[in-house]
Amino acid sequence: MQDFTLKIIQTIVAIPAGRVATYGQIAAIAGNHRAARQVSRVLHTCTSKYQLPWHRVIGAAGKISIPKDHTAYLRQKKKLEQEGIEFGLSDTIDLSLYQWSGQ
DNA sequence: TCCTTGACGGAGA
DNA sequence: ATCTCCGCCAAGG
Repeated sequence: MQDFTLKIIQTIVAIPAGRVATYGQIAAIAGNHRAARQVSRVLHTCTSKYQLPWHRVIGAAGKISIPKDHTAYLRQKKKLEQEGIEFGLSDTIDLSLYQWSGQ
């Protein structure tokens, strides 16, 4: 595995409960602000192996990045609500309220 | 092996 | 507000 991929994993693991982080933010902390796409790949393939808090990663627009017709969409929303995160209209999360400060 | 495809995002137009 | 165009790089075909 690439060193960068490992950093992405470590960054995701560091996200505290009750907070969320965006793909771009994670990529930036891991060292490459342009690798947001790589973050999605890591989540897609390494979640089970590394027990990542995948549900705390959302898009820059403050919305869940999973198609609504996918069952995981609801699972993610519920997990976040259980941690105290509230959803506004059109299932949008207010980043100014819940975004992780980083490090 | 080459090509396409993403749970993405920022900069332009 | 909407729409391309790229960067990044591991999988799957």
